[in-house]
Amino acid sequence: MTRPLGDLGRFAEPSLYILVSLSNGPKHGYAIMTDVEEMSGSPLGPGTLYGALARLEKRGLIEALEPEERRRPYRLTALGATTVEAQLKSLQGFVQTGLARLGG
Amino acid sequence: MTRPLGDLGRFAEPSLYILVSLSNGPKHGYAIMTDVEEMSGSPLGPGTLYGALARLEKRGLIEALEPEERRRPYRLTALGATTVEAQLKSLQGFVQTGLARLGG
DNA sequence: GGCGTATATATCGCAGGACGATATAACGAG
DNA sequence: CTCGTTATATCGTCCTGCGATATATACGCC
Repeated sequence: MTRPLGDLGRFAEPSLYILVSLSNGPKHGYAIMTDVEEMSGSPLGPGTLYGALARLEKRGLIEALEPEERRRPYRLTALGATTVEAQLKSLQGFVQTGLARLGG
Repeated sequence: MTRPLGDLGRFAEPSLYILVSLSNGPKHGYAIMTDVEEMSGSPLGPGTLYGALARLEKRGLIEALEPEERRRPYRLTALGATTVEAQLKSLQGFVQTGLARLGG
């Protein structure tokens, strides 16, 4: 491994990416996979996805909808929505602070 | 556990917080601890801090300076600086996408 | 019809990080 | 002299990331 640049360990916080992906509206697993991959640029494997999905549901941040054909869609809960928003705003402040420090 | 709000698992990417903290200029461990705690709002324990510090140094993102008294300061390397910047910009795009999705 | 690729979900297992707990020590305030 | 703060270091556990793997359907192509 040890990718050339822009790599901090192995974490890219998949859970948050998944939540943001669901902010758009309900999606099933595979759609989340491709969506996140587009957003982040790096692939999101099934191991990461379905693991995170199960955890997020267990914590009440997302909930499963009725399966359509072979698809099992998920939707953000109210708690999930507040959480994403809080996380993103916190992250926004952090990013601004960081960029300001680099610039100044 | 199960903190009230705004909590995704246990990860808040301490490494990135540490790198941003060092973007300001060199700091020793304890100063980073308090700085990150101020930035993020949640405490950064010594286990997390010194573990991450060792890893970051091993990866060449930070380097140790000469100890002053009891303090062991660290400084960003060139690679570290590029990495923070890349990470922050990537994060910025992600945050903007996310907030746009919440708003729209 | 057979084949590969895309869609779609699920599980296992290892590696590695997060983080609380704990230990140690010097220093200043009271 | 005792308590809280500053300061660093290590151990152990739990959890997460994530690649690998398995399974099944549908679609286009030759």
